Amino acid sequence: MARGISEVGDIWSFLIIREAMFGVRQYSKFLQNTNMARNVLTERLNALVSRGVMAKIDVGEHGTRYEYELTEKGRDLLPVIVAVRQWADKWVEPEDRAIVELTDSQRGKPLARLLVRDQRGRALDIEDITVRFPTGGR
Amino acid sequence: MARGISEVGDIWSFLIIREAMFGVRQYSKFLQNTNMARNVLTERLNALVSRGVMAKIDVGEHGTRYEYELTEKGRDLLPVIVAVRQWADKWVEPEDRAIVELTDSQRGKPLARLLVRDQRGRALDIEDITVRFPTGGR
DNA sequence: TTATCAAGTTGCTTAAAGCAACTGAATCTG
DNA sequence: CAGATTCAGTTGCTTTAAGCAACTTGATAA
Repeated sequence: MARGISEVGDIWSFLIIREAMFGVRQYSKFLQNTNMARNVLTERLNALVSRGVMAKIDVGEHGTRYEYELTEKGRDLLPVIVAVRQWADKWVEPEDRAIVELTDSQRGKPLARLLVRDQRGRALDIEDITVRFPTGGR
Repeated sequence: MARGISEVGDIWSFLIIREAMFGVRQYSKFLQNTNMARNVLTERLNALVSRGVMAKIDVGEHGTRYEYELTEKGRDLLPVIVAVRQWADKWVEPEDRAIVELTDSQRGKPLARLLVRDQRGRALDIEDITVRFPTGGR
C-alpha cells in the first residue's frame, strides 16, 4: 500500500490524475488548472508515464504536439479519487475547496457514497475489519 | 479535493493514518512500523491533531505517556485507505508490497471491491461520470 | 518570414526531508 | 532507592526536492 500511494502519492501527481480523469489531456491545461511549476509537471508526467499510469501520445497537428491520457491502471484510480472527494466534501470547509459535483451522466444525480463492504454487500466500519498476515505476524 | 489530499496528503501522514486505522496508538510504534524520521513523525502527528484527524490522549500509566487515535474525521478515511490498498493489490508488483489482507471480522473473508456507484447502486466508470460546476464554468 | 504557442530545459533560491545525537521526565529493576 | 531504560520528543546539520523565472526549440498561424 505504501508503494501504492508512493506511485501516485504526492499532491501533484494526484492532481494530474484528477485532471486527466475529468478530461484534461495537454501539458498547458494541466499547468493552468493546477498551477504547479513547469519542471515539476514535466517530472511528474514522465514518472506517471514510466509507471504506466499515463500514456504520452504524439499528436502532430494544430499547434499541439503531445497529449497525455490515463491507462487502465490510471483509470482504476477512480475509486481513490472519489473517496478523497467525498471525504473532502464532508470534512473540508467549503470556502477552502472548489464547488464541483460529480454526477452520473445518465440521470445527473450525485454519486452514491462509497462504502466499504464485505462480500455479501454489508457495509463495514473499521471495527469490523481485521488485518491478516498470511505469511506470519509482523 | 486538493485541500482534502493536502490535509492527509503526503505519504507520511497517510501511513500514520493507515497504522492508526489498524491499531497503532503510540509514537514509538508509528516509528517502528513506518520507519520515518522522528522529527517528521512529530511534525505530522501535530499537524494531524491540529486538523482534527487525530487526537492526542494523555495516558499517565505503565511507561506510556501519550497515545494517538483517529477522530471520526480520521476514521472516515477508511474508504480512501481501502481504495488505495485495492489498487495496489491489483497494480503494484507483489515483491514491492507487504502481503497483508483486509478481511471482515465476522466471516474472515476479503472485503468486496470498492465500486463507484450511482444512487440506484449501478457501478459507474469514468465515462459515466460528469463533472458539474454549480456556480458556473471554469 | 515574423510572431506566437506548446512543451519543455536550465539554473538558481528557498523549503522540506533525512539522520544522528541530545534531553528530560517517567518507569522499571535489582 | 539508585541506576538503567523507555518514551516522546528537540536540535542542528546535511542532502534532496520544490518553486520560480528565464531561455530553447520546433510547429503552426497571420
